[in-house]
Amino acid sequence: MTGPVEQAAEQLKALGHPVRLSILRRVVQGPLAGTPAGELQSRLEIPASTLSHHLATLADAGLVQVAREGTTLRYRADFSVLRALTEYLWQDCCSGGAEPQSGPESKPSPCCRRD
Amino acid sequence: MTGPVEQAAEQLKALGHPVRLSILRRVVQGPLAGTPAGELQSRLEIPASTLSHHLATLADAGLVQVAREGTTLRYRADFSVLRALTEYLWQDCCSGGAEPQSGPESKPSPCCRRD
DNA sequence: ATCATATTTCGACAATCTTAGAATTAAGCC
DNA sequence: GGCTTAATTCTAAGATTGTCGAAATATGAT
Repeated sequence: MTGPVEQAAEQLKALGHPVRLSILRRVVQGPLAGTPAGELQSRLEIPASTLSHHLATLADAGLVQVAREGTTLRYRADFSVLRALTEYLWQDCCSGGAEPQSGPESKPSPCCRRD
Repeated sequence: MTGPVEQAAEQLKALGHPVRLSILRRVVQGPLAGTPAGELQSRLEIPASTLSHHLATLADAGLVQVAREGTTLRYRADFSVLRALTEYLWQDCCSGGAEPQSGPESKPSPCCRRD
């Protein structure tokens, strides 16, 4: 019974750690086929077990997917999930330029504007 | 000495809790002048002390600001921070819509399109 | 089958988070 | 001052998270 809020919260929580955010950045910028865990480890210079734990957190949240290729595991970003999360955040928490809610004064869309 | 990654991680972490995400949604959709803590409490139906703690977390992350008005405290969203965070997430973790995957459909960027 | 490599899982510990009742501060009013 | 309302801070407990060495698993090669 996890609604959209719970799901978004879980994904945001997964991103809410500097190491995991760094991992995701590397994975996102890496090849579409995925980045080997070992490469992430050597780049980020953290123990393999710690990295694995964080990767599992990201995978559990659905932000990354994993595929085996020989002895290595390649992690790749799930862009559709990331996009959906960003869109949700945008729509729901930045008002996305959407409906002004009940209230005397409601300036529309304070967020999207870059002025 | 917190870099951009650490700052984004802190903000994402603050959002990574269903109650806090719900709080922010209400605040965002509420009046620009801010929503009284008491109103949030009655709507979300959580103890005042718990709410206050979560509000402090959001405020510490810079996502909301607070101003006193008589005996009530009004919390309002800091849209510039929210916008910066969303944009960071979009740019850094969703590749900013670049590198369209060799997939079937590539939706138009869901967030603040810069095209 | 043995070995080497890549990575995860186990186990344990400290640190942080979440929750909420009780006590406290802050502001306005009589 | 005393009283009421609004909200925070204090305090404490239980739960979760973060870390990483050690052990285990998986794959491929000799």
